[in-house]
Amino acid sequence: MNDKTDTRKQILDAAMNRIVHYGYGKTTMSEIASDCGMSAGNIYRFFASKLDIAEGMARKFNSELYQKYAEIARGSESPEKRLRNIFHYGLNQTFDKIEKDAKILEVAEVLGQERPLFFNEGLAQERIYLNQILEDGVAKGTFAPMEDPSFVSEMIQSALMKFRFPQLYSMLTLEKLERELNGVLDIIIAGLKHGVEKHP
Amino acid sequence: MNDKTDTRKQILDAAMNRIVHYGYGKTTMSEIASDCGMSAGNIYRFFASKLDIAEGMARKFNSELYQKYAEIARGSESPEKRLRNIFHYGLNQTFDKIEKDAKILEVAEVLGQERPLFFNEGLAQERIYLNQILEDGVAKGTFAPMEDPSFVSEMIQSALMKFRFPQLYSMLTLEKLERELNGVLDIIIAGLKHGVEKHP
DNA sequence: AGTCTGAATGATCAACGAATTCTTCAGCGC
DNA sequence: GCGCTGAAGAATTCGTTGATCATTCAGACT
Repeated sequence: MNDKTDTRKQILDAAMNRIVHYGYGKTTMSEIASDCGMSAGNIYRFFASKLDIAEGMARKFNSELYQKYAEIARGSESPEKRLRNIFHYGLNQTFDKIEKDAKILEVAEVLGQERPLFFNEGLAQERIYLNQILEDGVAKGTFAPMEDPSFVSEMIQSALMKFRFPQLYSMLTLEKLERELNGVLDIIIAGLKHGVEKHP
Repeated sequence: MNDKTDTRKQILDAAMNRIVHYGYGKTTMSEIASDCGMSAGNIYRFFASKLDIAEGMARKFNSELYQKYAEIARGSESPEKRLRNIFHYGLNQTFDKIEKDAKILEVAEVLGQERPLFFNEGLAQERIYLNQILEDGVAKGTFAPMEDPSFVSEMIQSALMKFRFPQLYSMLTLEKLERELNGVLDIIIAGLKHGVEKHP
């Protein structure tokens, strides 16, 4: 079983190396296979399709992100700070990744197109950490009590959507983006601190 | 001069009729011209390019929107309500337009691609009305004083970006969208009421 | 002179066969 | 039996070619 996992990892690594250099479309299964010293057909014993390799790449990136999110969420900083840190960390990671390997954008595009649900999965995972922070903030008295922290997390994600899609912000510098992210977070945190009245 | 304006309007109307039915790509300059009883070449005395016809369509849509925004902004409702109304009105108008003439999305896509600055123009215009409402709200004491209302307007636009691009929400119902818009507005308005502390 | 046309031009697009690529699977070697 | 290959099949992309279209402009018409 460990053998199988290793091979999977090997394929994923080989694929990543090619894809960050040549792009998803220009990388063929045969090339990945020969990099791994195997036949193209054999890849299909580890990945159901080429798309699943792309998804595997994204999943790896996300799981590293979530690990850090978990760390931030249960950290000792103020809830406000933790909220900021999560979104700043995500923005920075994404921005750096794209700056370093521009071709990775193609993977994001293909996944957004062909696996629209995958994206929601990530949002749901992120919401777990946001919920933790919100609930902790309420318990500590930093944030005003709220009816449904899960819904508030969703609204926060909605308000910060702009900072999630490189296609939406690719023409801006990281500096400008972070300033803008802080501006929106200022408003959100002010709202959370003093209590959100539901629209009648 | 009025003659020239009339012909322009005639061309724009003919173009709109064709484009909402067949789409931007499938509508040819010759078709528009023959609908107007003129040659294709003659259109170029009124529009510099086909893209400018698309821009003309969008500009017409926007100017109707802005007229309503101005009306809302200087209305007698509470600043909070006026803020909500502007974004709800914009969302509804856009949603209805797309539901009625799905082909109009192609125009939006082409413009976003080929005339990226045009969008900013619209945002800047909208911000004028947002500024009015914010300043009025501060004057009336509904909103806490703020250092730079213009920057706050920008941040509000940023937080509500998701509700501006049909491509981002096309799979959601109007009902769900409005509920979500209200949820984000709840947070924003809470923040505005109680004062936004700038991130250190 | 000022308007407009329609042909000319270059760019873009559609069609379609060829080539490449993804995916499957019968069978080979262990 | 298990793991893998490499060829076959299906799907997609590619490249070419012909057609269509946006755009220009010389000249006709008023």
